[in-house]
Amino acid sequence: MDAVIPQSLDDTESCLVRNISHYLALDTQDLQLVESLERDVTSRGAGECIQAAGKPVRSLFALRKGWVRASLIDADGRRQVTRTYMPGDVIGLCELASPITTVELHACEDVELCPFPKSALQSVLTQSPRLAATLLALSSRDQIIYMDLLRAIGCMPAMERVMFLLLTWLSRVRVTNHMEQNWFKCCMTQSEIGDLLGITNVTVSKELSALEAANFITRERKKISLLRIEEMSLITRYENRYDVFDTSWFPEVRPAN
Amino acid sequence: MDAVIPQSLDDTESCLVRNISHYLALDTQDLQLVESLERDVTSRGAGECIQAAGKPVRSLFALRKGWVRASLIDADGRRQVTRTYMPGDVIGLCELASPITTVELHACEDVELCPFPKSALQSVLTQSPRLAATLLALSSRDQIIYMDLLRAIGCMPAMERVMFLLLTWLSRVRVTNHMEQNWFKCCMTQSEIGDLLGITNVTVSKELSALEAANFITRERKKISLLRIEEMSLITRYENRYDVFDTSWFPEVRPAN
DNA sequence: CGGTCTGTTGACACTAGTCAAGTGTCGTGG
DNA sequence: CCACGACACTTGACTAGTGTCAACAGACCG
Repeated sequence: MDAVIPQSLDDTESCLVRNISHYLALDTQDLQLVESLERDVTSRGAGECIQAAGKPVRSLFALRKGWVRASLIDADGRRQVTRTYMPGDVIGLCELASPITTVELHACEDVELCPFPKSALQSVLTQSPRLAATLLALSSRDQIIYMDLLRAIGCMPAMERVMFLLLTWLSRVRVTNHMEQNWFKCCMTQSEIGDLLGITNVTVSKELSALEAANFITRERKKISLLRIEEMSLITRYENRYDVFDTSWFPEVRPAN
Repeated sequence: MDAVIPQSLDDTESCLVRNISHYLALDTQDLQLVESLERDVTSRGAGECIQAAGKPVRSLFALRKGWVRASLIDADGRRQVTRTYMPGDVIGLCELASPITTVELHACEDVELCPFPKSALQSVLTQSPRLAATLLALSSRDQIIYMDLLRAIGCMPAMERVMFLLLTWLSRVRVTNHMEQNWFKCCMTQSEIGDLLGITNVTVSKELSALEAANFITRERKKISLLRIEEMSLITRYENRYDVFDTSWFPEVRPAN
């Protein structure tokens, strides 16, 4: 099953469940397993550090509300933002193989997240092969997302990088909101965007202004609207990684065990 | 268990087993499962295409011999090499969530690889939670590797990028060879290295010559030796991702099932 | 031995970085 | 309600690191 399985689910339920259900039907036992990961909730204010790098403390998070950014920091202050997480994402699949934290996490705005220990994955792995496959698939898609960013930074001039990022954010926002909006609220400063795209804040400012002048986008406050999505997708050869999810290789539902 | 578990294993056995055993003790049943993934072997000559992008054909590979490179290709010829694989690596964990291939794979030299279908993962997921955890951990480390490359391309000037790549390759070669050698045979052309680091072949040539002139490296034919590893690691803030592997959260060995 | 591919080197162009001054926005407190 | 300060963003002038182009040298293969 490559296609998206759209489902209208109760808004009050777990954000992680909603995200996974977007791609996969969950049975009762799986539902309980996923929900058990979201038992605890903590919140952080805009700009707060959620996780520092190099610390042994180890928790994964399910993101419930707000944007989170992940970054690698150099001793001499150079910073590479590697990722933005949005509601429904599992934060920390990249940390599983490492005994200490490798990335820093910051709240881009007021956020709510559900921490759970690495060891909570044990019950998932032993009790639900399908959820284990889902985790593998999520981690797999994360890899593709990093590769897309690599292509942007490695191959594109500044303006295309900015276009690429706008398209990426819009695609991701549409997954959460289940609607075909053409705008989103940008929660990152231009300096942070620059650190994500390998350019400076000055260049980000100039390119955004140029995109606005060329009628590719409009801006008001933090809201960015994309006016010519098709055209921008062609220019950057953008591929939406969120609209397909191959589950054909997943184990059967509830094998005898 | 963070530490590497060095083990001297029979050279004739599965390369994948050897790689995994580097980090994790496998019981008989797990061994058989892993070995079953390496039942088939195919070989490709230097430069041959192993997998094209955008095709529905779907196989993962265990790499047995030689280097393989993965790349994303633009319609207009721009190319981003995203990864080099070396013997013992599982190729294709990034493709699990996608119904069609996203990256191209090429043999950097004569290679041997063991293809297995995605569906072969079903038995791993249902029969061995520990191996499932291992796959997750491998995918997790892959993510870190992409992030490191992102940091290199996004934050470093050309010379540091080259240093970073040399250190990365050396670390990886040392895993396979179980020895503290300070050199490796470079199987990629300078154009390919450029496409990996987001610079041109001309710049790669100039930076390598400069590194040699500054006595950081020596070159003879395809062999590159690193003379001042510590110094280069400091300059690039290099972290070896191959010498730790956190298995503390793995499920117990052979749970009753 | 000749053709092809890879790597080297220099001249020049250009994108994006750096620096700096100025404007706009937001939150706080008087 | 307004004044102030902090921070984000804008804009221009100048600089510098890489890219581009091109000619050439060296390695490899048939």
